[in-house]
Amino acid sequence: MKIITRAIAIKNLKKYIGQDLRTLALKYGITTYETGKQNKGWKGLVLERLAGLQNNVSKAPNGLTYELKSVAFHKVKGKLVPKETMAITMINPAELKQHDFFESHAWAKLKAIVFCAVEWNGQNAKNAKLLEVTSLDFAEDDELIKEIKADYDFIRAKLIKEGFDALTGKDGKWIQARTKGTGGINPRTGERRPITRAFYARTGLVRKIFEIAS
DNA sequence: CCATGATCATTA
DNA sequence: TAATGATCATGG
Repeated sequence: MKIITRAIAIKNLKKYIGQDLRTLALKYGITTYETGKQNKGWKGLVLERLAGLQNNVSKAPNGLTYELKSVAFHKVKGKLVPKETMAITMINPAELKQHDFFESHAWAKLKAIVFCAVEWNGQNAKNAKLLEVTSLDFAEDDELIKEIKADYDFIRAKLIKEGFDALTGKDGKWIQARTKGTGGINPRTGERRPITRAFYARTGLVRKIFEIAS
């Protein structure tokens, strides 16, 4: 098990800029959508492989101290803009109540992040060209971080005051608490699965991060 | 079974 | 088109 530092991960990823991730997914044996099913996470899995990481799906930063993320971009009048939000991490209501922003998983992931811009070409994402790889370190006194912390605090206060069910994706200027979970019906019990949420970075934040990093 | 990867579907 | 909420395949 080799240790992949952030610098190495970036270096590894940069070799693949301009290439189609679908082709690479096939090479690594990662299911995309061609089995007739939809694996929405395949791009992320491919990128983790390309970076040299061994672990596929686990909690916490998938690297050593950094987090690898991909964001879908699409072109509007020749300009590249983030198309969608980006999942940061799951919300654990109990932890959210107890932890301050700088103790949270969200911050741990955000502060040392490696971004991969991936081109998005419509539904079913047949093409997925790797556009750019960049990394960013946040400082605790960045203006942006202060605002993000304010969002976190707002969501946290709402959770404490009104409960988990009161949370909504509308809250937050830079980050939001969107629903995220397995979804559907539990086949064993026939019950609806419980609603879970995760922190998401809004497109504006994604954009900002790219500005800062470049 | 559940968190993680992130996109898809729906509505305004 | 943008924003929110819902959903799916995967692997430990």
